[in-house]
Amino acid sequence: MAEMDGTYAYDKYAHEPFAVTADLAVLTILDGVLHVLLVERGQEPFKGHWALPGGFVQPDESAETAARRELAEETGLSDVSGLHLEQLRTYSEPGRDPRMRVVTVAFTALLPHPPPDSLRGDPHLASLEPHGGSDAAQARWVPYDKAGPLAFDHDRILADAQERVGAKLEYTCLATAFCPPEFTLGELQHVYEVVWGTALDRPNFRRKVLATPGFVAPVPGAARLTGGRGKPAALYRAGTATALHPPLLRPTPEGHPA
Amino acid sequence: MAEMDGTYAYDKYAHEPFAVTADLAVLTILDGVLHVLLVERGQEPFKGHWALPGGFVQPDESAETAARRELAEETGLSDVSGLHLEQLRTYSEPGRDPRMRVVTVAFTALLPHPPPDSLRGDPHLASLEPHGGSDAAQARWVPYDKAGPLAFDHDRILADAQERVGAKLEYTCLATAFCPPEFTLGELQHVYEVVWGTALDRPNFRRKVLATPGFVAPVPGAARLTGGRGKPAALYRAGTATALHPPLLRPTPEGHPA
DNA sequence: TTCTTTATAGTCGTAGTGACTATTAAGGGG
DNA sequence: CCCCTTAATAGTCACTACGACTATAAAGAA
Repeated sequence: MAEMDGTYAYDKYAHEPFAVTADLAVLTILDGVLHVLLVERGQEPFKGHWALPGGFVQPDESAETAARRELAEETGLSDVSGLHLEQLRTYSEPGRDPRMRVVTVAFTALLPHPPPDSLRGDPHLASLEPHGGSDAAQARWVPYDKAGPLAFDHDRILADAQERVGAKLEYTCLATAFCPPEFTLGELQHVYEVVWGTALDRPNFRRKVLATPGFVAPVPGAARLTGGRGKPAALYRAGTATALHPPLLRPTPEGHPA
Repeated sequence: MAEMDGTYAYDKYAHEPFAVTADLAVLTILDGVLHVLLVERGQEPFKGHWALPGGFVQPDESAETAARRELAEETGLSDVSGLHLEQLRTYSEPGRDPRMRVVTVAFTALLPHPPPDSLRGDPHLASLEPHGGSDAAQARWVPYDKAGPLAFDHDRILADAQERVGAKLEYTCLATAFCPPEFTLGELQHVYEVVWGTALDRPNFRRKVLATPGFVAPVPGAARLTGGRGKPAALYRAGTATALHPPLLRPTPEGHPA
């Protein structure tokens, strides 16, 4: 390990130091479409380009703590503690930032579409105020498909995040993290369809979800009436289970045997 | 993202710099038991303790490049380019290293048990020479279960690595990375049994592997004779497939419904 | 009303798998 | 040399899970 390299012990700054940042791919479903939270850069390099939110890891915090703090700062959400935040991977290629050596620990966060009241802030984040010092930046929800070329290697980070989330939907109960506290099975299915980009058979999806103990729990005596156009759907809450055994595999577009 | 923080742009060293290391959990199967490659620390802190191999990421290399280089240096293996190396996760909690702020990108590597000739070096790495400057260190294969308390937070990294590998065996063809170029289905099954710590039904395992196109490919006209005590087994090579659809789920120890 | 929309209920056939029981082909011990 | 052990391979059977359906229920819209 690093600590065994004698060079370091003798000269703490014999090695060029790295800047470490925590960047976030914050995903949500807005108007039935997968959206990602982006900020517009207010200074060079990539001034005027859109990028993933994030920021420096401070000396006294872990990358995850930094990610959570940056998320709260840049989105205006007040209660970020209950959010599902997951480390994606770390990007360390030289040259990622033209100015200096930056190592980025990327995280993925999932937000319910209509943010519940517990997460205060603009419900749709239509116009987020820039928050920081000399930077003039705006933050905005952007449809995943239209998240054009981003600054740095953020296109790749975003693609990795989407792929990871899609994969995790298969074998975890993560989909409920996209849903408000109470949701219908149709909404839950929509999460899968939007992230995977494929349609699912509704009765089969329903059967699978209900057959998985702890995936969802019915809300005691409620049905959703006024909103929908069809038959009112039963409301559910997220259950206690986290894993999905056996997994809910996405339909195989290519000729997979299964 | 980090680059948007005005503070940094005005004073490059306004933030305390981080040291970045790449550490490795190198796993293999030796004598039918899961082993991990450890090095003994030759200096404080944790002098005399065992730790995962690793080292500093140099200014001109990525964490993965550094991991590969360190692996080659510390194990004496010459051809490390074909090795399966996968980023595990990044550990960034303050206080991981009592001396300074160190962010570690951890990797997992899988090695075939009898290292093929293409990977030169001591076949069993029984006595690796320490390689670096002022450090007196030895490297050794240690059974996973006996990899006692390690230096720093390496116990957790190692546990994470084992868990990750176990999970990946379920839905990838990764198990062949533990096997020499030509192997029997019994050896492949043993990989699963050792990593998962459970016994598998041999006919069922065989059926599953052979039914998955591209998992393994038979060696043209060979059977292994002299070695085993029973009926000679057919030899296979790793196939071209990487994913396992549907997955090969480990037996559910607790009351999973599946 | 009738049509449309969505939720829910249920059916049927099949792939995949867990739990088995043979059978084959080697080596080792008497 | 025969028999026992060991391990690979072949095959069976039942049950689960799932894909592809059809049918019914309950709302709003035309």
